[in-house]
Amino acid sequence: MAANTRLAVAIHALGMLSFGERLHVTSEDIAESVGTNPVVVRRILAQLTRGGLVEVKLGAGGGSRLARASESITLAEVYAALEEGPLFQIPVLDEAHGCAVGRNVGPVLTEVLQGAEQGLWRELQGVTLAGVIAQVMQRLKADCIEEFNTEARRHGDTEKE
Amino acid sequence: MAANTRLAVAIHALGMLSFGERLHVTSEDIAESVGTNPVVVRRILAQLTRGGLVEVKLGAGGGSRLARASESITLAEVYAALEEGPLFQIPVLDEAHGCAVGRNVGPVLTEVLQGAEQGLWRELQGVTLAGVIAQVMQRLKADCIEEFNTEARRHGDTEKE
DNA sequence: TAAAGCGTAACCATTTTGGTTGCACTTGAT
DNA sequence: ATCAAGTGCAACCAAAATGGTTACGCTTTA
Repeated sequence: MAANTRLAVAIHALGMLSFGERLHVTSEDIAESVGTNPVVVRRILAQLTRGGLVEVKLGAGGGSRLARASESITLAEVYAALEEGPLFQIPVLDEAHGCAVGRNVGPVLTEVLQGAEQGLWRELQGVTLAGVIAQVMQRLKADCIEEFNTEARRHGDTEKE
Repeated sequence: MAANTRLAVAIHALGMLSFGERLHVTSEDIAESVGTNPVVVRRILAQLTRGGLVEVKLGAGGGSRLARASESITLAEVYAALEEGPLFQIPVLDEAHGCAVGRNVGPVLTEVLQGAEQGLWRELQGVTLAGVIAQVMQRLKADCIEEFNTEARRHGDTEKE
């Protein structure tokens, strides 16, 4: 399987930058929130910077912030900035395969697997960073309401007693 | 990122089984064609068997063959049989996150990343094993025509001389 | 009974992934 | 000017994943 947490970390980081609006968020803040090491965060942030999604300010009082509006950043761009290799690979066939059929399998397989990966890209392209944040906010609101309700219920109980 | 050749090997193997029609193809044959070790092939074939895509006959003269028509086998089923884990993971957050926002990021991220992976599944679902084979055949035919043409051209040249 | 197969466990080398330390460099504050 | 707070980057490490290989037991055919 392949389990890569880098995309999740990247989105989480960008989310924090978006929350921080125009502030400069440090890699240490992000690292703490995401539960990892500042260097790991900076490695990812460096790639996002190269990808034009993030601006970094050096020195004291420095940190990162979004280079563009969160509405204009799709997860596909985030994933692209990470420069992950192809999800699937075909085993390298040593020499000119003896079998005429075998010689044609490779190219077709490449095409098919790239097509599959394309489906993933399409999906990532349909989600913006702002969209992700909106989902988080919605959940947060739901949480608050739930908490409020249980609180209210408790009050009701005590009142009845 | 991760580069996994298992899906390609599986499809390649199934392709050979489909070509072999009702014959029993040995893991060694497949291994040779795909350029790997028989045990590697058998490991994958075992999973495909568990997934109901392949039937294996033990003993001398044994080997594998398709359990179902290649038209009814989608690449999604093949991929599912391989039981690969999730493509993306979110980093494990140690304890109940202090920040109320942070507590909601995890679930949303999971949802988003699963959605992305869903796009890949959708794509794999749209391709059947028979479809892959058809593509290989088409390429093969194109190859033959090309070869025929160069051959014909050479004849033409010699005739002109 | 022997040879041909598969299934599976065990081990190994290589690569990937993430964590960590260390250090140079930049920047703001005093 | 100096110091503290930052980033960038290289180097190294440990753990896990991946694929290759050997070995051995079991089944089946000849």
